[in-house]
Amino acid sequence: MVIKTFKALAEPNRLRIVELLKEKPYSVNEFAELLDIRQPQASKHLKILNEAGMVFVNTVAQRHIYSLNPESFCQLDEWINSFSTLWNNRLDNLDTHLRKTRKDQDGTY
Amino acid sequence: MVIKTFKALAEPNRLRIVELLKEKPYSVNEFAELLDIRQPQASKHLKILNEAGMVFVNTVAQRHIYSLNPESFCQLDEWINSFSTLWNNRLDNLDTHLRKTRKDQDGTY
DNA sequence: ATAGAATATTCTTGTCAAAGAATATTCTAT
DNA sequence: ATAGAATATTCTTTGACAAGAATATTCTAT
Repeated sequence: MVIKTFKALAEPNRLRIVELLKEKPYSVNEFAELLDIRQPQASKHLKILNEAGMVFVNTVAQRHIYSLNPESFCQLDEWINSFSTLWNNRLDNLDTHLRKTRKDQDGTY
Repeated sequence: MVIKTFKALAEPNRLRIVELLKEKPYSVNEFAELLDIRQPQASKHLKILNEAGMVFVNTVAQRHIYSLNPESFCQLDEWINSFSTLWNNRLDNLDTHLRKTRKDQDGTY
């Protein structure tokens, strides 16, 4: 169900959150500050990322520290690798395919 | 601008289109049939995928044959690989981290 | 030139999701 | 126990986008 991951990443604040988490974990309020949004929105976005399995929580006192969940990135990597024939093995096949269909075209290619 | 790619893939029909294109190129009407949607929606979805740079058109007579654009998948692959330290180099660090924080989680792990 | 095939565009409607605002919950000090 | 800090939830409003419906455009045969 990789589409849940795409939906989670299709929002600017959440994409930013994920990229910030590449450096280190952050708390909810830290995200609110870094993204210049209010705390409730930060909570909501983190909840969505959490439900998408991209993030997990680490409770320290009242603070909820969020970190990246490698698992979901693994799956995403696998999904993309299922397309890897596009730019690896079949680069020649693609070329021949284009060459083959070129004659069917009106010269705009 | 990888977020445009995520937005494009965050819709079930478009995700399906991309996965169908993994096999071979298709025309607009073929997508409409395969996805059981009407032709205009197929056109619109393909337009969005095209504007996101994930797909390119090959005009054959009146038919518009759509194929995957490897470039965008390359970029997506690069984006994900920028997170690769998550599941490669630091697998041991992650393991000890999880071991340390496991008691704070809700048991779904 | 005309008809038909294939695709694209426009406009409207309905739905879902993000933001705002207020409040609730949870935890920790004292 | 209580106050305050940190986070979560609820409700409403707003905006974006997908679907529907109708029509327009483009191209190809004849």
